[in-house]
Amino acid sequence: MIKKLQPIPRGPSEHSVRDQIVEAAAEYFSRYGYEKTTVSDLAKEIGFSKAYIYKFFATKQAIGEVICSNTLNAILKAIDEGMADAPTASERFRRMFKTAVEASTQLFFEDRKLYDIAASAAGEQWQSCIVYQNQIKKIILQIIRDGREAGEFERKTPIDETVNAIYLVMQPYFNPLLLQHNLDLTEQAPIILSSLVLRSLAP
Amino acid sequence: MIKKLQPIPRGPSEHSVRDQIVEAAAEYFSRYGYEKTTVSDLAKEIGFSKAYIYKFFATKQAIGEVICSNTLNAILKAIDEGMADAPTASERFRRMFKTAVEASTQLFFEDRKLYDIAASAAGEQWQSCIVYQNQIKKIILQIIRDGREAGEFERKTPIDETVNAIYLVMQPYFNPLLLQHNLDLTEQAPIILSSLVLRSLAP
DNA sequence: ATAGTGACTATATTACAATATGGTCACTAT
DNA sequence: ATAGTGACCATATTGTAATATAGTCACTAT
Repeated sequence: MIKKLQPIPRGPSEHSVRDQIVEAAAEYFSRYGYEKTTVSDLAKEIGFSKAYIYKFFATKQAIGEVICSNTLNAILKAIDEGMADAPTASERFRRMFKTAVEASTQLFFEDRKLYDIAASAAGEQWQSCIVYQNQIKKIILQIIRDGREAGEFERKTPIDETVNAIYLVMQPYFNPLLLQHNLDLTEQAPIILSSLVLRSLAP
Repeated sequence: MIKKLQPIPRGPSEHSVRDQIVEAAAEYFSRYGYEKTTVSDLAKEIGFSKAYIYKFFATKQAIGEVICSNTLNAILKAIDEGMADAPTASERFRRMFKTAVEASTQLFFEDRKLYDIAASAAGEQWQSCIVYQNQIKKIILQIIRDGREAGEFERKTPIDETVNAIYLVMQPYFNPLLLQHNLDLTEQAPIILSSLVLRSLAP
């Protein structure tokens, strides 16, 4: 069954030229930004014509998606590592929130160009962002489940509602589009919001 | 543009010409938007020269502040009325959140031009927005106090932290700058977030 | 002193032509 | 069939000259 929402990938997904394009894009997007990089720039960099690039990617955005996806995956990895050895579900939640915000903020300050891609990706609802969002929700769900099983968290509220509500609370701090407006809060907010969320989860 | 933290009001605060300016601004800003309205337009409307307007307002933004302030006060009034006859603190909180979001969303859809002023005001931290923010916090504080006194809410958490955390949870839905990105959530979010907040307040 | 303004400046905005860019396609070479 | 491209088009972006605007000030009239 073909899902219409997901754009049909163009060209072979395993191909050295495809990799070269992605590699060049990673460098150019990070150095000059997504908007300022032209498809011709990438073509020149890898020594092929612009038309050939379109044998592998249907649009420039599709190239951006790959870069964005890689960037967001790096954040997810940081989150996973940040939670790794937390003793309780509560502590895992605190660390998850803290690390997520830290990783996003760091991206903002240290690789601003890539951050901007993520921001426009979020604004235009790119596939890569939807995937990221679902991954975050999955992490929240797992923490809640663990906490409920361990008797740390209440079990009355429907678990989907809990997950969605917590996601909404966190969103302003790792949705790149919203984070911009909350940079002055990235220290305090995750702490006091984690506490609020954990109070709401108390049995 | 230079922005003084507390701008010194210019000219007499009670003056028929001042009122005329505000009246004209309310009409023009609402009809054509803040940016598209020129100070000369307002001058022509009230039949005086542009220079005379600057006897009453130091900058165009100062005129915008008054309009913005009136708009936000109307929202505050709607919130107050929405909460009026709620039987419990919990219910007051739910209604407060719901009404705040409804009033803001309505402004967005029905008086888009004024909404845009509020949005840029929020982005540039105009005085009128800081006042609004403090009023909201005051309302939250009062609800928490009432709820604690009535035994509805827990009393351990420092009340300032509680207020700040709840404010942060609500912010994305009535800060005009953030609301734009959350318009698809204005139905669901206040409900499930109210529930989360109330769970966090449980004794 | 009070009410009010024309004329001015420095900056912001617009209008629009020139250029650049995303994307396509028929085509060649192997 | 596979690998690759030059030439092309419609739209987006940019450079820039002309215009408009926010804000000031010395001034007049009362």
